[in-house]
Amino acid sequence: MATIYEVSKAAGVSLATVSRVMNGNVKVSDRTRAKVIKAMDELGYKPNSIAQSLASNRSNSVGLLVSELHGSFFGNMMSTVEQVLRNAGKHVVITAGHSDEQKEKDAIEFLLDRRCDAIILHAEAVSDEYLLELNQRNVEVVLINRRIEQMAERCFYTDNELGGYLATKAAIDAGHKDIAYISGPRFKQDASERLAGHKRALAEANIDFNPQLLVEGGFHEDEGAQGYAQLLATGLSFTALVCANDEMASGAMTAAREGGVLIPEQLSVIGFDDVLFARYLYPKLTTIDNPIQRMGYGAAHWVLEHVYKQKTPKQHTNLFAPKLIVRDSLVVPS
Amino acid sequence: MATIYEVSKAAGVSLATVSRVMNGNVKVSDRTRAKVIKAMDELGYKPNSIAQSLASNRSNSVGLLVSELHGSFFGNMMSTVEQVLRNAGKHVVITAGHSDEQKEKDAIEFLLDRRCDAIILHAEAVSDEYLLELNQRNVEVVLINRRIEQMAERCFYTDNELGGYLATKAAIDAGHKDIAYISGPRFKQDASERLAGHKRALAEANIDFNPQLLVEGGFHEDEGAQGYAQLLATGLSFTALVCANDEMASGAMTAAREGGVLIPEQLSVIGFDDVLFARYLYPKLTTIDNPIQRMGYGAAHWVLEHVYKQKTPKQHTNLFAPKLIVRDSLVVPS
DNA sequence: CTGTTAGCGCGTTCAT
DNA sequence: ATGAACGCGCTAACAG
Repeated sequence: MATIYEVSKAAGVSLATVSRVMNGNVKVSDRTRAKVIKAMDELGYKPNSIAQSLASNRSNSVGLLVSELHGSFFGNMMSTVEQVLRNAGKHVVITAGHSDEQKEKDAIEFLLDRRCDAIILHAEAVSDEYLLELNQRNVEVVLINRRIEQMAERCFYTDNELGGYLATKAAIDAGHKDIAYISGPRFKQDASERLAGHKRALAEANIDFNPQLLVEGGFHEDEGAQGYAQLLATGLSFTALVCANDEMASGAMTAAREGGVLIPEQLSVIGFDDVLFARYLYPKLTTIDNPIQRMGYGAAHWVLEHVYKQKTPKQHTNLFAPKLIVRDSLVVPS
Repeated sequence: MATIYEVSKAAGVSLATVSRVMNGNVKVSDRTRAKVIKAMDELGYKPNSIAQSLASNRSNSVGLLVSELHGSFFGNMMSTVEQVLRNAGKHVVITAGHSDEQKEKDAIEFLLDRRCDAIILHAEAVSDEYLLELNQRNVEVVLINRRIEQMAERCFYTDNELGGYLATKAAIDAGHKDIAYISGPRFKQDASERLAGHKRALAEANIDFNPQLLVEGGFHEDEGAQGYAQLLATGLSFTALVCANDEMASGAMTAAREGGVLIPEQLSVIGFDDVLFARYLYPKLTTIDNPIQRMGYGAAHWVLEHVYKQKTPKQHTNLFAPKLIVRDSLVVPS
């Protein structure tokens, strides 16, 4: 691997000059620039990004924390973030936090140890205080799917309450009155907000909220199935089931079908997130679009603009509105 | 951020000694070690990994190339690779190649520029020659889901031919005789091997291979739907449809159902890969387990052992056998 | 076992 | 506009 030094010799100029043409900030005469560039490709010179980082105190890498690397939910976001940042020559280091407080902290420390210039976090388990403290330690943090008042401009999130509202309202508008709800873990902000939206829609339609028609799951498919079983065990009847995410909706549908109920004829189901497989389900799932990939886009551009001082044409919103995706799993009750 | 120098002063020892206790290779007396460690946590010292990399000529990062960051296929593999490597203190830089030759090359160059100590590739579009050349340039390459004879020990792959064989054989064993096949893009090694397995199973059962019952898709859901339409257009009847991956199986099932055919009663469907959503489908998809995450495990450990010289207890196989996963989408023909 | 001394490859003053 | 020199934080000989 050729170094800057060899290039400088080959071009008959100084080290500093080579560095200048590379970075392009400072003026270099056209003639010398040409000589240097010629020398560079003759030698097949590639800058050593490690040395650059050490000298400039910039690693040109940004950390990304997601809950899981697999699963449909994060795919698009990771994809978007990677694309945006790599086009800008930055690289993204991805870690998984597994929705566990200690693991999330470990992952964040890991990212920081690697001297990431910024970190984009989908953190579910760590506290607001921890995040605020990071922010005050002046590490460049960006939050996805979470809002903390004191660092609002660094947060990119959706209106989960509205999403929950829209889901249940869709059921109500279709004529349903007995609506069950499978929630996500209540300690997670998004789950509790979605539930709040559900209740608001009910209230607005003068439908009493029946605690028995509410069960709590962990956002996974099997918990959707278990949740359905619990609901069934109450002996209460319901014609619609809204779930706090698509995974649980899928599990619930499977469980219901195995119990002999026809979907959507006997039971309408509504999900949340619109993950990829939502349209692969049978019936195709009516759900709420959770614009997670747009949040990723916003977060990545925020980093480009504020950390790397690049001018991005996009003015960004921090709040992304969810919307209803109409498919086949919701019909009027029979 | 405290540096090694400040630690050495605080502990009253030399720079080198501090470095030694950090790396632990060389002997240091217990007393001095204690002093150093004490100084380290008093100062909250964290090694600067960039500087370490520059000095040691090791970035402690390994690159990972996948076709897509989203989608079910790579999730588990990424997850496995990240976990194994992070536990070893290495970090993984993930890039997407989008099954495009130029993009794959760009991504690989990018990884190399970042001075990755090794790269793990799921490369679909670049040629064997390109990969071999990389290998000879003595960059540490590991291949997933691909086999190149001259660098076989660096390849982790499944027996796609066997997988294709098992899929079709399952249909035959269930009593099917008219079996259609939706292939993946033939230029991809795995797709053509799976097809070969399909043909072998047919031949073994003395069923003539009918070219009209073969269509080629691109591994995506919509191409499964289109493939089904093409098959329908031939006017030929078939009672089983085997697809080269689960995505296309899903698309085909949806298309068939929209055309009024009952699955599996009137048409059995078999997939390939056993991606997560395969069990979310209705009916639950009978498919072939493609042990992609075990390949990732193997690849990551290979890197640990051969690049980082860590002893891994696991002896590894390079070949991972596929197997049939029996679910509900395959039944005896009526 | 420990300290001294060179670099690693590059960015960045400060002169010229 | 260009060159010389120093330093980023750490590892790795080489002495002792």
